Amino acid sequence: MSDTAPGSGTPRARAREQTMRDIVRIGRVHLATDGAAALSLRAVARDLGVVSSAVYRYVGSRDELLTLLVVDGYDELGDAVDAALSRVDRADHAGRLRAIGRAVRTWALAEPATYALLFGSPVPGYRAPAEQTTGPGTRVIARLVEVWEDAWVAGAVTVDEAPVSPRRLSRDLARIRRDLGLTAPDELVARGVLVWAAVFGCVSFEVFGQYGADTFTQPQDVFDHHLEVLAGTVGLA
Amino acid sequence: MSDTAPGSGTPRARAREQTMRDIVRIGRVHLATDGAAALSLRAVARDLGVVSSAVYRYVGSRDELLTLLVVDGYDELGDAVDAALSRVDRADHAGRLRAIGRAVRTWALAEPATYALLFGSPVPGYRAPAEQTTGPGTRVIARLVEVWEDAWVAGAVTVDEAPVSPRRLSRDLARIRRDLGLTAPDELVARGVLVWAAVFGCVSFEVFGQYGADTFTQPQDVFDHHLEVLAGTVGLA
DNA sequence: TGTACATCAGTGAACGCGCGTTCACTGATGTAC
DNA sequence: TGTACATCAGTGAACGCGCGTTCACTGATGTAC
Repeated sequence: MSDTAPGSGTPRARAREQTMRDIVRIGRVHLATDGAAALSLRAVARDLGVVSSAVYRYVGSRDELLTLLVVDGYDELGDAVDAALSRVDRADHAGRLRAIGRAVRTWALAEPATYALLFGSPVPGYRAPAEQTTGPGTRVIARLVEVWEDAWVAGAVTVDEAPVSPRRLSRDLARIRRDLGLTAPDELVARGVLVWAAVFGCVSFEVFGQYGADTFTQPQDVFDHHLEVLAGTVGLA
Repeated sequence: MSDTAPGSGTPRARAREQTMRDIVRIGRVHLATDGAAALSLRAVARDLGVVSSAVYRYVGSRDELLTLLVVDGYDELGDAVDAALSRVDRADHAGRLRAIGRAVRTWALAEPATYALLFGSPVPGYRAPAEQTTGPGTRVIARLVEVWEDAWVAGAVTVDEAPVSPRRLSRDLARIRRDLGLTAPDELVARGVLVWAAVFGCVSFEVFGQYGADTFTQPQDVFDHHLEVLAGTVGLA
């Protein structure tokens, strides 16, 4: 008997896991240079030092490699957000919102190609399989919702605006609140969705180069300002 | 002498213009089915009913075709926004903001592939030439800025927040105000940038499918709600 | 501990495909006298 | 109005390239007795 779990700790299994990690790592490099649409199993095989057909031992198809990269990206982003949150007191709601926003931005700027895969144009002809990507893909919004809900429960949030008007929207929001077990009111949930979209909108503008190259000398300052305003939008003064 | 301008109205010149329009039209179809990265001059030639080398009489390279599509897209979006604005009184600032936002969203949902080309992931290996794309590419933000400035001049806007803090950001904002000839204060300009990014963030989330498929039964309602909140963000109650 | 068998990683050749771009060319359309 | 020449659209062949995926195979590593 070995000192590791049977099957998963055997040399062959460990070599396999290492190769899988190498494939994902190399895939990310190609994502950065060639983009998702041009991601090529043959190129990955070349960099792996292996004949092209050999990667089919590890990855069933090009689309499957894309899925691996999507999941890997969502998880890395989720980890970055979690790490940032671990350094902020749970009662500091505005601080937690700031931490999430900054972590997303920092990660996106460090990994623009993976960010583009997750939040940019859809890859033509590719549909991410929901079973594998939904979990990792909802980690950030889950953390954001946690912030609003915490703040609401703590009475630290004020939403004194008129309630959300269209009935169909209210019905959707009611379902969302039920599914997520939220006590925060409709208006707060709706504004939370806006803040979520707005944060990623700001990050996308910056990562994708929508601001002119010389418009802002210190984009971090712009983003921080926007985060403050967005915190106010959701009632966190 | 002919009844049209010499050179540009001659049958051959008109045929050439028609072919150019056909190329752009066909290019947009391929953009929608295959994506920008896979956009192929050969495929366009095929649909044009012409041998592949023939398109080089009209378009110097694949990248040049991409540029044509970028300019065409920005112009179509700009026209859509202008058309929407023409139906709203210039003094109705909140209404004009709403009109811009809705026009952007409507156009983006109708032309998701072109929207993705303009506001999604950058196309690997392609840089849009600034001389040709900057003009059309700034039409929407120019109209948004017009709304804030109009509202400010009319005294219809209240920005009672603390002024923008970091000095470098203030310097950038001062330059922007000077370049655009604005009298609106820093805080309003900064919030305007946020609203701009947020509107496109909301549209991108919807067009790129970041909201789950069944989360909102009536996405238009969500967007309209967000627009109202954003109008408040910029002082337009 | 040793042997027989099963599993698995990786090879190399092949399939059919599409791509951007160049080049010498033909024939039709336009223009200058 | 007629003719000679220039311009231009489109052809067809060719260049060298990369792609995803399948398949029969070799040889090494693991496992059961």
